[in-house]
Amino acid sequence: MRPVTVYDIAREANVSVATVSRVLNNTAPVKKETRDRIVALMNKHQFQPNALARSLTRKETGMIGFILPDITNPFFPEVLSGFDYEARKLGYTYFLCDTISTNEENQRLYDRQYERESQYLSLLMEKQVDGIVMIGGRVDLAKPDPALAHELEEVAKRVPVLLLNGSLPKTKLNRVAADQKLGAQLAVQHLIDLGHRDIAVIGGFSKMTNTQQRLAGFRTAMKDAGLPVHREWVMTEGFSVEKGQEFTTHLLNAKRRPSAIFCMNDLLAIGALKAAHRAGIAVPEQLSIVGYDDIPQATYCIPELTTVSLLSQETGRQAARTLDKMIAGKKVPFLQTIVPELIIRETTAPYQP
Amino acid sequence: MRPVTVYDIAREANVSVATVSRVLNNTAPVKKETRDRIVALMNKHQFQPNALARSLTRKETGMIGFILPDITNPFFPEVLSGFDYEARKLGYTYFLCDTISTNEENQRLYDRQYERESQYLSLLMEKQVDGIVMIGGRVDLAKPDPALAHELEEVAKRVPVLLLNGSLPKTKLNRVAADQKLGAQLAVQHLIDLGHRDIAVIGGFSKMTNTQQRLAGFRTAMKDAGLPVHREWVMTEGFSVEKGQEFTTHLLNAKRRPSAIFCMNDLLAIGALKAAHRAGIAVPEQLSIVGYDDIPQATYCIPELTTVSLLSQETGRQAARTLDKMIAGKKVPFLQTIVPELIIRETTAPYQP
DNA sequence: TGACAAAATGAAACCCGTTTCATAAAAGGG
DNA sequence: CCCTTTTATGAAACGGGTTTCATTTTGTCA
Repeated sequence: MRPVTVYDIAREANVSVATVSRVLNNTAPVKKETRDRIVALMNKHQFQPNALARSLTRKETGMIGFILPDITNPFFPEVLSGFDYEARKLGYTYFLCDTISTNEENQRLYDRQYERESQYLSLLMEKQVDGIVMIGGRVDLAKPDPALAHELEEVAKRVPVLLLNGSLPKTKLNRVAADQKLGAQLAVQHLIDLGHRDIAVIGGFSKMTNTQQRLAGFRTAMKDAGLPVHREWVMTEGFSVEKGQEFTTHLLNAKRRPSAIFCMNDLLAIGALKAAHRAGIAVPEQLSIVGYDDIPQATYCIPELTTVSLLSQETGRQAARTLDKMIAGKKVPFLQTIVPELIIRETTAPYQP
Repeated sequence: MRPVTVYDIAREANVSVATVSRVLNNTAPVKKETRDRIVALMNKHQFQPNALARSLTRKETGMIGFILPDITNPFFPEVLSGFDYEARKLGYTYFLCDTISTNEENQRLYDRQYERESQYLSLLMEKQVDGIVMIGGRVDLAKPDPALAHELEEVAKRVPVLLLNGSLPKTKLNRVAADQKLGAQLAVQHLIDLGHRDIAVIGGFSKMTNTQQRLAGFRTAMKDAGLPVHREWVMTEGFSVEKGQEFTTHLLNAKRRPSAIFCMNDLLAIGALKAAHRAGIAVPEQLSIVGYDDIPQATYCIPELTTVSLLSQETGRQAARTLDKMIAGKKVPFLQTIVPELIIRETTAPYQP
């Protein structure tokens, strides 16, 4: 059966479609009697306006595109959840655009991510979304490919684009981002306050902005405390549990060991925890570990992770509110900074010689 | 600047919009010369067809609604990721509809979930999605509210609806679902094979179908082995880490302790692990633990969780393929069963008196 | 009761594609 | 070279709403 349209309602109510539309949207006064008749018919037929038709004329869809690299990375659902909360309240629906590739064996491949981002951008434009949020992927590049950056700016001319937790230098796109450097400083300062002097950093990808910033925070904290940074205690290129395990095993097998490890994310920290456990080293008594991101799993480990919270939910909420303002044509600050918090749990303890 | 339309292209190419449309969709032969001219103009102006207008006439949108209870529950991103993989290949975009409520403090509230599901259903209808996938929430109800069930069936009359991992008895809606009972049997049989006789079950919600089925699997396995089920060793109403910890602490404090615990999901198992650790009980030497779901975190714990995999990714993929067929009007089996697998890792060991 | 503003409503254009139907042009067959 | 197909193309309707503009009613106040 064909869905009921405003024409059907209009015919049966002996009015024009214009009047039906007015009742539907409350855009102009309609005589009470007429209105009641129309409303009754709408209920009777369970009339649901066709959003496509509506959006076509209104030139707004209430749809947003949310582009992220990998929904199975637990950090993103947190952000998304905050975004969802506000977006829903503001009347938006959103397309989830995951840019990761997986092969048939469900292994994640990051190689064609940017290509996929581009595909999604143009798909979202066709779908006439009101705005686009991007997190991860190309947004995290310290040196963005000029072509990519240009493409994003072109898109941003047509529809509001908001970047989360990244930067994309040289472009001037609006952003909501946590202060990554400060987060790292907080973490490392905490270790220093506990008496640690031999501190290693593991993880991250050197070409990513956030890695560079966190590393800068690490260096600043060390420098401020007059502590040296050993080259062999800075191990990058990886963000997974496996990598964390690998890095840590390596550190623990060296002749000189750090007494504390600052991990670029919680997954790495979980890996570090596993490596320490396998090596028979007690955490936090013999080795302090600090993570980054405060994913839910940080409290699932034994012991629970001390970590830096980027207030992921809050970031998502902020994003929705900001994007809504941009869509409404209001001015918003170019950069909204989220101030990270150190969450002290169980993986850090005072240094014991 | 106003986006370029087929009319703009047509005017500049000195053809009618019909011809432009034909070039766009390859629906009829167009003289090579003309086609080239039009294609060139499209590229020149970066023409992107308006998907709204297109969908309006075609009566298909390539959009799907994916309704789930809580994206921060790590089980769902897995399913979603599999779904995404196939859906993308098949040319669909999807709206993510999270039905959980959170308050300002980011606490999750499950009380208004069904209400939200209903809202999303009607929103998705308005948006003219081509199909709807539902997982969790109302789908897991062993005794569905008749009104809710009726609503879903009404929706299903207009647009293909596919339920994942649930049942909704008495309705005849298509489903893709793991064999929950078998999964539980696999897990419990494994414990029995290891020599355990004192086995407890924790978690789940008694009004949910999957809980009832898993419980049935537990009972069957026990009965087949001639083992008794102690009432006080069956503890339900909860699915979280905290609950797992609470249940397990309770079990370990009792005068008689089980030697193995079957948990209704991995989160509970992680909680059990934490409780055992706090109580100074070694896993798996003194206590064997089996989880359910095989979420990624199952390998992050120490020791790594033995658990039942529901092949979440595969479920998602299957869902996408099946829904696509339904949309195409092809016949699909009412129920597609996913056969769970037992993943033996480190939290189970032979019974030691 | 007349004058004028406000309320109520309809006709028609518009949004941007797709599709049908009709016509014109080119190609193939005898 | 004429007739029949096939190819190529345009005009116009359509999908389902919104919105402008004009017109008719109704209400209010002097």
